[in-house]
Amino acid sequence: MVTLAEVARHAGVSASTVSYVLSGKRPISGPTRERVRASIERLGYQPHAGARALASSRSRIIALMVPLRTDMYVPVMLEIAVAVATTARAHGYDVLLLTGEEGPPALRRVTGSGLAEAVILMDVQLDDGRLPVLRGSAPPAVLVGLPADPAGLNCVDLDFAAAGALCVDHLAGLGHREIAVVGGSPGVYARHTGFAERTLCGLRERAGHLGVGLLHRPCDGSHDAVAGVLARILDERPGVSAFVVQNETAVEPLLALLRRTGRAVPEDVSVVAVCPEAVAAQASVPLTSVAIPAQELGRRAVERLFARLTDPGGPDATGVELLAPVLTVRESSGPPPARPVTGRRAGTPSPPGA
Amino acid sequence: MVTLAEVARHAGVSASTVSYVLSGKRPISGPTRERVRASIERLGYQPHAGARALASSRSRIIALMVPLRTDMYVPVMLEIAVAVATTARAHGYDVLLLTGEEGPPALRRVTGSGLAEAVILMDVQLDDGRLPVLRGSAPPAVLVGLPADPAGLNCVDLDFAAAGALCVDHLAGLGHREIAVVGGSPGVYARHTGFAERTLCGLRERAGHLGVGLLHRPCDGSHDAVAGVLARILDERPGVSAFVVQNETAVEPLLALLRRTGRAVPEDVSVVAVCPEAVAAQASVPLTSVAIPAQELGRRAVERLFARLTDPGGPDATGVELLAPVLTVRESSGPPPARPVTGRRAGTPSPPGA
DNA sequence: GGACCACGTCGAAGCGCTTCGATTTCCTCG
DNA sequence: CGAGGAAATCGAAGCGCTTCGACGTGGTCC
Repeated sequence: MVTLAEVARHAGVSASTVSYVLSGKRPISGPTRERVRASIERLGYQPHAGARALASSRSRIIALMVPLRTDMYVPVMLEIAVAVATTARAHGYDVLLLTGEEGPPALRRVTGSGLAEAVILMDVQLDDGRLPVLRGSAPPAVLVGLPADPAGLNCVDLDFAAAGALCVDHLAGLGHREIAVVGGSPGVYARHTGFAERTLCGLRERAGHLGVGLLHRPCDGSHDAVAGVLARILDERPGVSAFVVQNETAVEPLLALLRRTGRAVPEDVSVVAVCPEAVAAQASVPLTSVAIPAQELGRRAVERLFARLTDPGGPDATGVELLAPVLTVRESSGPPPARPVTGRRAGTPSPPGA
Repeated sequence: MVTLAEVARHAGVSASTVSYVLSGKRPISGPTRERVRASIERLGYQPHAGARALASSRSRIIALMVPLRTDMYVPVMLEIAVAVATTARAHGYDVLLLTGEEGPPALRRVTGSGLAEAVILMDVQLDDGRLPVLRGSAPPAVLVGLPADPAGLNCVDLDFAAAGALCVDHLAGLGHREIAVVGGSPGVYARHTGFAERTLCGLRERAGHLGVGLLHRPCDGSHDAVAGVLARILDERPGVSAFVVQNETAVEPLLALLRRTGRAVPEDVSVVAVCPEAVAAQASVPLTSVAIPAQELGRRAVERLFARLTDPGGPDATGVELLAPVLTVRESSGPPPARPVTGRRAGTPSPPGA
């Protein structure tokens, strides 16, 4: 391994000079700088990360805690993670991957040992167990998500409440009076995952305002689960003419089931999703949807983190940033039918023979 | 920040004694050990990662390079990544997240700077640009995937060729004589991604042996793309009675389309998938499938890496490990119909009005 | 023309840890 | 009963880097 000292010797200067060429923290004359650069290149020198971290007490690493669970939003999670890594690299930082499983101790470990300078947390729950470690500003942190009490925390998220409201606005504007919400898996609600609850609040609040009926059902992503939930919804509220879906994996099953039971989208029922653009655009009926801007979330999280690392008093150094939701109208939403569709209309394939 | 020296002072011993208590590399008497442990606890001491890495020249970090692309197998990738992180932690290591985007320089950077001791690569292509950096054993590395020439490399993967053969065996055993393969997106093949090509080889080879017709078509995951591919397949080879799908996102669209065109699964056509268990089990028709053991792959990759770090001459320290594929029969495969189904049989919903 | 000030460079002192003798103490054995 | 050795501990020398004060050197100012 090539060391700073060897580069210095090769270039005929002192070690500190090489260091200053690298960091630019003191002026070095043009010729010297070039000579040093040449030696670095020539010897293939790479500064030792550990030594650097020790001497400067900055590791140039941030930790990213991703949920271990796989019951929700997997592609979104990966997309955020990749965006975080990419953005961090652009700032000269690397990213350490932590699984949610390890919980608060992992945060203490990586920050307490100086391994990571700061952390980004995903999949934040309303009353997250990791929050106490972060309150105040023990280790600098940014949450992707919004807990119940964000005081003293730095958070970025999509404004899911506004997203919910937007969906209701859109559908109510088209004339729908009864809306059903197909939510994430029950576990998501049981854990009080922020985004799910907030969407629901937004939906309910706006529906209440507009006098629109709203029925919410959590739902697993399996075809059978969707079938069950759909049947129950149609049974309880035959007047439902629109669905809001907040569950990527339930989208296709729902569309398939509606089709199979003779309900045309959007002529008979409208469907609006809260999901990534890619999912909405690729669905069997291109979906009117509120996008989940995964990449943007990852990017902003890192940027807020660096804003805070550089200037702890700056505007982005604390507080909550909610990205405004955008609803894109595609082909899955339209006015409700003149007369509600109450039952099946077209044939289905004959049941499997034995 | 609490240092080793402070712990030593607090416990009334020398710094080296504390270090030996921590590492266990020299015997320390019971009482002393306890006293030191108490001081560590009391002061909340955490060893400084950088200092440790510098002194021992071991960072206790491995790098994981995940593909940036999102055109394929996203949930599988995340699952592997999480398994890698979890397994590495069990060995006392942390995981650095690298995106494929940075390519070979990133590998040089993290290993050359001593940041990571070793690397794990995902999404390996047959002639991967990152391989030259790894040949021989410059930095210890394990690939999840299999390049064209694995000489001198350490690889783990599902035996996709065997998986392909297994699918053909199963279908041919049921009596099918014409099989269509719905593959990954065209980009996957254009990049010569190992697993896709290997599956295809396995399929072709076995089909050739058994005298079964095989038609392969790459396919994007969007509903429209699947519709196009399906139409072309049925047009070219009306005799096709079975499909092998190696594309998670194409599974539901395919099932929906078959249903819509009046082809019952498995009565009229059989479908076999190469995909994660969860996808197969949750599909609208539970799929006969060859599982992609994402977790197992991540786990084995890390274990091989540590085998190599501990004993460079050991059995797992080099070479290729291919996991045997397992085909699980579910409800989507059965004997072909007595007479081939050549066209649509049942009605579809009327086309959308303007 | 001597005092002063950048500018560019060097030397040395750590950063917090590991690790290798060296040292001390206490047994054990012939 | 003294030599030899094992067990337990200490001290010091780095690991490779950053950073601070010091030190020439040349130009500028009155």
